[in-house]
Amino acid sequence: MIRNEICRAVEAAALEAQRKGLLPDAALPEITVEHPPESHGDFACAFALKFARTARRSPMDIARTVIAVMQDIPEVEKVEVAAPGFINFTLKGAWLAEQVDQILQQGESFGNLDLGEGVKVQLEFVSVNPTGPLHVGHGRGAILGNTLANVLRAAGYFVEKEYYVNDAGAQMEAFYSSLYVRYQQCFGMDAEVPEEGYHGDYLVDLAGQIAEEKGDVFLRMSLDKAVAEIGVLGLDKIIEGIRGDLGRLGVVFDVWFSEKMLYTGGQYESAMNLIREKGYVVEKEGAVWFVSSEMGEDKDNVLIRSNGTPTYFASDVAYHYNKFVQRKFDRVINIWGADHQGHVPRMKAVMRALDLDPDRLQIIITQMVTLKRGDIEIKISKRAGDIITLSDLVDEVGADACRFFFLSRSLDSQMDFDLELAKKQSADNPVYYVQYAHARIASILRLAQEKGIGFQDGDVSLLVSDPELAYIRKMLEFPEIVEIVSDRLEPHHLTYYAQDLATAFHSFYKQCRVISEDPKLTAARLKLIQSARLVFARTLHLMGMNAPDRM
RNA sequence: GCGCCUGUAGCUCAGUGGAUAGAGCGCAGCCCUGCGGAGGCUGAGGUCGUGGGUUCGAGACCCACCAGGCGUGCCA
Repeated sequence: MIRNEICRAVEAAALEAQRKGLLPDAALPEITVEHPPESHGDFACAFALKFARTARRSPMDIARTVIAVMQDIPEVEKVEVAAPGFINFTLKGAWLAEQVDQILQQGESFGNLDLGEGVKVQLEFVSVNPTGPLHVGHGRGAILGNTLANVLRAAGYFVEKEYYVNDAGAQMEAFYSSLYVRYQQCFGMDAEVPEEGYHGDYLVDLAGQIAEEKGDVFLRMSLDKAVAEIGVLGLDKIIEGIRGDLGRLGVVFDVWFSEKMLYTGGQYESAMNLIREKGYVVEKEGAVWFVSSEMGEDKDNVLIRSNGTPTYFASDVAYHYNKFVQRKFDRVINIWGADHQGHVPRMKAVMRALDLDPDRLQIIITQMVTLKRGDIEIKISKRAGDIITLSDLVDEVGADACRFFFLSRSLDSQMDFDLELAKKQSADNPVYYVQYAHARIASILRLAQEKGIGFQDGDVSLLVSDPELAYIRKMLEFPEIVEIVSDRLEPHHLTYYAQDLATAFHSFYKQCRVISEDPKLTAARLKLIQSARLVFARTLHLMGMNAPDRM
């Protein structure tokens, strides 16, 4: 990237100045460049400001000294020093124009980076208990995880997307019994869902389906057997439902990992034995504990309850043992909701207990989504029964708008999802603004094709006007966005970039007619449009969105 | 009580120590005899929660406080 080239040039110049004795021989600060406010060029470096203190020289003086010995950068038109000590770089228009050909040549690989160097990353997300349909809050994690996977792959990582199916434990038992009760009710029996069970209407529907398909067979067997068998059926249907809901949003997993397998596959024993041998396991108060307090945690955590059943936490120890030790992922990213935030330090302690570098496990916490209809907040709880499912949301708002909306806020911000507002705004939703730009481009390209205008030999050096170059500059930010999103794991930058890109395009479109009386300029601009289409498509596709040719 | 997250324009939100703090929506205007007006352009609108501190420089970093959300040893 040109950006890195400028950093290297500044660094080389600073070292050269030191070698010549023009600057003090002190350690240089980290050299970075950023995009300055407009009218200050394309890139700005604040190196001189940062170095002023250690160098005991004025920033302006340092900046002037550095640029005096700096080698020419072929892509750069001019280098200037500006108060209070910035070094500003302006790119050559001709070089910018050439980038259109470069982008076209790179095609779908434009923006791909090799930051990942093939590092094996597992991205685990959603992983909702299969006790009911996904609700609105789960959509955020789903879209986020899927988008991060897309971006990390573009950045050169090997990424596997995984859904951890919590198909073991007490929650599932409650689900199975609740389902059986609903099934009994289908046959007019006087049974009641236990208080700690699942009361949602979806279980009534599910039980009804099963009753219809299987008749009353489960009434003619022992209670234990009936609950177990109807449970398996119900679980499968719920998982299929979840898979379908995610599919509507284009979220597809590579692996569906069963919690039960940790117990039947011996991984639970292996992991427990390992941490027991290392002395991190004690028995007290009738339960088995992980002594995380010895690792700087403020409290210990129960692995096996006094009734003999393992906790979710124990499963997670085994699960992460499996991820790192058995499946040998270099890096694991888990996306959890804010309600699991207290679990993070425990898992970091587990990493240390397993002799693994805690930094290899990254846990992204997304803040809560609250759902509203106007001013009325809707409580989201499966057990309470009053839920707006993710599927309902997609029905009302549309898949692309859901994706864009979920991505458009930083992970750390809570989010009010107002259904009325989302619907009312849908015509002015930024998603349409961005997609419209793509459709507009497609329309122009269609017209060119109808008119039989070829532009393979278009000369991009004819692209010299401000709106043209401004748009090219914006396209060239795309690889930077891929880098930022993959480094910081912050997909929301994509939505802002997409809007900026659309603004730059619409502005260009207003000022520059593409298909005109001038055949050479027409060909050059058609090339620009072609590259523009590519960058829009790349950006939208990273977000899992459609890039429509018509709207 | 303690831990994590948040507080920036009327509203929803960007801004990981640098230049005059930005965008969308809303508001006040302007622009259609040209490729898609789901568009372009201009303007009004800010004690960046409060108070200290660090720094040449703080919306950003540190401390305290205020407000909201989430969590806090046998739920997940």
